[in-house]
Amino acid sequence: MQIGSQTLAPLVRKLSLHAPLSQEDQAALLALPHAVRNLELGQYILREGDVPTHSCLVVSGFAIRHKITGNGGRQIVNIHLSGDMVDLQNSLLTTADHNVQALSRMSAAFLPREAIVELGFSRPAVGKALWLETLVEGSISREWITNVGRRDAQTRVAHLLCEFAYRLDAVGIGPECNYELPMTQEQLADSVGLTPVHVNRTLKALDAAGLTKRSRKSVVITDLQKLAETGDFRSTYLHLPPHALPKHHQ
Amino acid sequence: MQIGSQTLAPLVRKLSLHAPLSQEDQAALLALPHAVRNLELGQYILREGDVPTHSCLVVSGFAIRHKITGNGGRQIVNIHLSGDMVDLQNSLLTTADHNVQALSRMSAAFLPREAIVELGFSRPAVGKALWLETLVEGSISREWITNVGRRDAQTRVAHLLCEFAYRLDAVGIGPECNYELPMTQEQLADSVGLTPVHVNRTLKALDAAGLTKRSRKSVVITDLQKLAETGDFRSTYLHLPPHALPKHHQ
DNA sequence: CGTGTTTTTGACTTCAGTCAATTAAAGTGG
DNA sequence: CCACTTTAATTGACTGAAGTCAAAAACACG
Repeated sequence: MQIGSQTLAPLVRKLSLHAPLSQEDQAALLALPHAVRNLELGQYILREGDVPTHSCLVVSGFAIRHKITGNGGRQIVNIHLSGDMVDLQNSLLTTADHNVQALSRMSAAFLPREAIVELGFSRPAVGKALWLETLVEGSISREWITNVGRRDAQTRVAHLLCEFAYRLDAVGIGPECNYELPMTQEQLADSVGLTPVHVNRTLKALDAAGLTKRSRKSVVITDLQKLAETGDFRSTYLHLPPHALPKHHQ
Repeated sequence: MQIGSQTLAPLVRKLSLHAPLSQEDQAALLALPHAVRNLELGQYILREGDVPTHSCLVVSGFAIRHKITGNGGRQIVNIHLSGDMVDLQNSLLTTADHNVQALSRMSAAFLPREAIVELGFSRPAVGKALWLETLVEGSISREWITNVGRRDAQTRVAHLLCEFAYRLDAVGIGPECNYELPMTQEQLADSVGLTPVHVNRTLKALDAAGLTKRSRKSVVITDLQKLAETGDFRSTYLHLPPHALPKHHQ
């Protein structure tokens, strides 16, 4: 258990995105008690039915949240990047209603729930920032419902790829609009409610159209502008501060 | 603008569901400044792009939140019952990324956003209750993603109907497991990502199987137990307190 | 190098969408 | 209370996007 290191810097970075935090607020965040763990690809951070005591911050790498349906289908409901608090969702709920799993090798910081909640209420600026994070996540969820419910395969996949581009850019990963996505086609499929086979064909089409370039287990976006058109993507729902947006997309 | 009436009672009821609120907290909630408005069926409460200044509490009736895709499709991303705060979602976000519309004639209370936020931080119990509401909504959104992304038509529709049953029961509307749902088939379709025509056929099938009984613009659930099986429905994700669940489903 | 993923491809199936016409309410105004 | 309009539900025939199955190819890694 560490106190006061710089491990939590990505959290401060993320929370300051919308409204600046005072030095004291930042210090208080960095001083949160936490334990860092390195997780292997595929390792579960939380399983449906668990009663979590800690929230988890993604320090590096990727994590997904997913649900399993009665007939064995899997639906990924969220993907978390560096700086994301994966488990604020469960911070006040007793029983986890979904699974959280490492999408890659990753490093995560585990923070006791009460410490976070306490800090949120003792420092309103921090509390608001945390709340805002939750709200943005809700917004993303709504967009995902729309994506999966009302868009065709091509559009869906393109949309997801765009979301990634913007979110990765916002946390400062990846050069310009040329991003790499370390997801298998099966995982992409589970994110957009399609089969892996169909995702494969869809990616091939995007590739042929010159919007992406693929290699194994990853996708590179070559033309974000056109991809956004194809994907019916407008970034408003991400509620990113203006300066964080890729330039050519104001 | 009223102060201190009983109009906000449904809010207190809802927020007390998980953890009891002290008399003072309840009084503070009831004392929130607010304006009551009666809305016609179909009237917009908020449009995408608006910058809201007030949050809206559903006093009676139903409201929906929906998004419109580039090709004109509509996806309903949430349905709100009496006692729901429709717009906490936007309370800290500047620009609304979706529409809110009255599903029926309804009565709504509009509360200034700052008043709510302030109260949330000055009274941690209230703040936690509000936060919890937000989290439960997030949980429902995740289930919707799953529903739309990984379940077939029959299951999807059955699942939605079950969710209604439980949520209506939790706020004390409707006798036992015999509920009426004032939604058109088109609205149902937009909630589960299907076409109205297919929803019609699906409802017909559920009817034939003896799980529901339909009349115009409404559905009555006759066998909640079986409907839950058909709909791959387990109520955990609603995070309802135990006592609020229909008995036969513990 | 062999073993296990992940990706790719092709042939075939199916669930849900589309189109279009019909029926049944629910209002509405005279 | 009745014609008249409108909105919602229903039905049937046909289409099509995405799923299924199964096998082959391409990597990644020990």
